[in-house]
Amino acid sequence: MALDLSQLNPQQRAAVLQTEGPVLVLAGAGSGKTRVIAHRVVHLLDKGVPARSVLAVTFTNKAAQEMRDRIARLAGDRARVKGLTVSTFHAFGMRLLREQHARLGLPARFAILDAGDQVALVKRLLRESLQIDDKRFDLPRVVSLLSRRKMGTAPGQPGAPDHEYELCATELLPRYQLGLRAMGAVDFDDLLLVPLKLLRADAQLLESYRNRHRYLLVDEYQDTNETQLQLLELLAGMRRNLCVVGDDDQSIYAWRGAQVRNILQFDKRFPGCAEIFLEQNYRSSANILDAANAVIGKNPARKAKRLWTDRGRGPPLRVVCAPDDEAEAKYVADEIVRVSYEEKIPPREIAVLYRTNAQARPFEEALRLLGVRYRVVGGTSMFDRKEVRDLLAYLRAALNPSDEISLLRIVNVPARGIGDQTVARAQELARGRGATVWEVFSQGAPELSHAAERIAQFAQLVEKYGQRLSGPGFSAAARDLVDEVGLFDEARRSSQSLPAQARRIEAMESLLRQLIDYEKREEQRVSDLRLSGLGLQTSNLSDSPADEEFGSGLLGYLTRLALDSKEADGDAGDSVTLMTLHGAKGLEWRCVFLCGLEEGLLPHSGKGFDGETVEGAINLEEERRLCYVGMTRARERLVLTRAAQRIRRGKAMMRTPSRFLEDIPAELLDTVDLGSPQAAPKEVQEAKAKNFFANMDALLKDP
DNA sequence: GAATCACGCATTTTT
DNA sequence: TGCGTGATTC
Repeated sequence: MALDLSQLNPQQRAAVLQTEGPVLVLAGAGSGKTRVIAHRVVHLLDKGVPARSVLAVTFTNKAAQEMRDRIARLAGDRARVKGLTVSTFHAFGMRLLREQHARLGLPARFAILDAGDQVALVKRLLRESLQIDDKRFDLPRVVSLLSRRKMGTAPGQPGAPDHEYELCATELLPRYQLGLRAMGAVDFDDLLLVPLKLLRADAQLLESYRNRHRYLLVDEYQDTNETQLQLLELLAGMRRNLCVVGDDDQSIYAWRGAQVRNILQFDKRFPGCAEIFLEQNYRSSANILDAANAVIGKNPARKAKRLWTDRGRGPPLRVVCAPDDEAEAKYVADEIVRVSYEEKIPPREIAVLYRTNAQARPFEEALRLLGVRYRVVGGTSMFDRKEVRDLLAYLRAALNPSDEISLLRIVNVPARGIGDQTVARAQELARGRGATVWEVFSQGAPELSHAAERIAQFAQLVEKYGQRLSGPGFSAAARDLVDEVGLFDEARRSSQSLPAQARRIEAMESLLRQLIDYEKREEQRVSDLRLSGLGLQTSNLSDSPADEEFGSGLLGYLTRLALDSKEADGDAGDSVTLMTLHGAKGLEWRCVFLCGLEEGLLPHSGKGFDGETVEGAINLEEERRLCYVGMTRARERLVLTRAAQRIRRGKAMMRTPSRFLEDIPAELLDTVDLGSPQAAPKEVQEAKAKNFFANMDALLKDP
């Protein structure tokens, strides 16, 4: 019954056994981090720590779910892990807010604004409250500035080149906060900030949280921001039972407020902490590790780790220079076919990684041409599409009409004769009456003359579906809504091309399917619970965060969606993965293609990427870490590619090789230059020739 | 108030 | 390349 720790290496074991006081575990890539965390939690349980005293925090819901699974599997007995809290920072904050909503003046079911909603709100405030043309500002940038202000990490700097943005943020911030309040909503930052404030202000509440969560565990600690650090400090209190696990070399979210210094200076904040290095790597071949070490070794401020492995050297890394981006993609696609035939590496064990989503396209085309199954992860997700956002806005507005962002988004979609003028007048009226826009809509307003009738109809529609969507059968109701409102017709009408039309309809269909799926699974969970209540073993060993956390029904779905935009990545069978380097953190494949190793791209140079990188304009250290993360995803084969020339907006631009390539010792590399024909593999030469003649033909036919 | 067309724009990473 | 936005016209 006792946990078997003999399978762990000495450092891993130390990380498991050091249960008291602050502990910093520096877990290099592939060093068995998740394993250690799971063992540590189960070890705590073995020692008699009640499950409900353990709080483990992650950044993503996926990571939380994985951790739950690992712990449950290791603990073996489901009853033992009952009461354990494994949650994201944001979900944790949300739970606290739910508990305390009344004293904060928040409705019990407050809305959570996602990035798109934030932009919409800022846009509205700019126009209506400040009378500023919203085109003058890059709205996402304004939103991120507001976020930094809220977090207290961006003091206004007069005289800075973006002074107008600073001014804008200063004017906007109080109005933005009021706007949130008025809607009974919070944004992502509030999910952390408000709990922090509350715990600071209420000693009793703080005490109860400290008593409940006696053992704290944080994964991916290098990604924490200032607020999260303060929250952890507060919760840890004098007990200081805080174990953080992370890797400063994999800190790639500084642009989002993460502070590497949290992990670098952990010992300053928590003096006397234990520091444990996990450096044995169980993932990659020695060649890959040596190369990755060489790249990351150039970073000045870091907790120097030297990953090692007792596995073999493996094949050398390949560095490929293609004449242009198309050839790069073609080479990668050819290699994928070859590797899956000759080395029997299945597509699911192969990944193509790149810096920016825009790079995905050529790879998609090349793979499609060869009939290779692939899936593109990330990029503009289905939930960023206009029509899906419209549909979601319908659902949200119906459930909660005081969600003004959603309500106003759909009030005239599809066009139903309630234009900007009418909406503006309704808002005016609302302000005059001291009421909300929804109240004006639903109570009727003769002042709105000819539009009054239309508005009454719209309000009726919202009310009707508000009823139907808030109970069981909501997925069917959503479909009816789409039909009744005519969203499909709208998509058909407003698309200029047939494929665009198909994409829009498909996107909405897929959301509807997800809803059906979700409702089914929820029914399943409910009956599972009933079974387990009768003492029957159920299929699912680990509980997913249950309804009490997110709410049930459609509201639960929408809440989950707000906190986890990449719901179900639908594991589409055996296919090659295409994703950005950011998306790849925490994953691994037998064979990895790391593409676009060029100055301006990796390291990325921000605007334009026109070759020469302006030092200081980018965070070179973070770009280096990004490269390191990419390299360490590979188990057996790592191929680094670049293009000598890239077509961008119709113009060809010469590219220089990434400085990171220079840092890798030549003896680890096998260099291929597709630009010089002698060096190119025969198949590639033939393909290039074919491509050349095809282009000639096209030119001759259509001069 | 709605539909159509044309222009012009901008492309990093997202819990 | 595609998209969104704006001006124009009905």
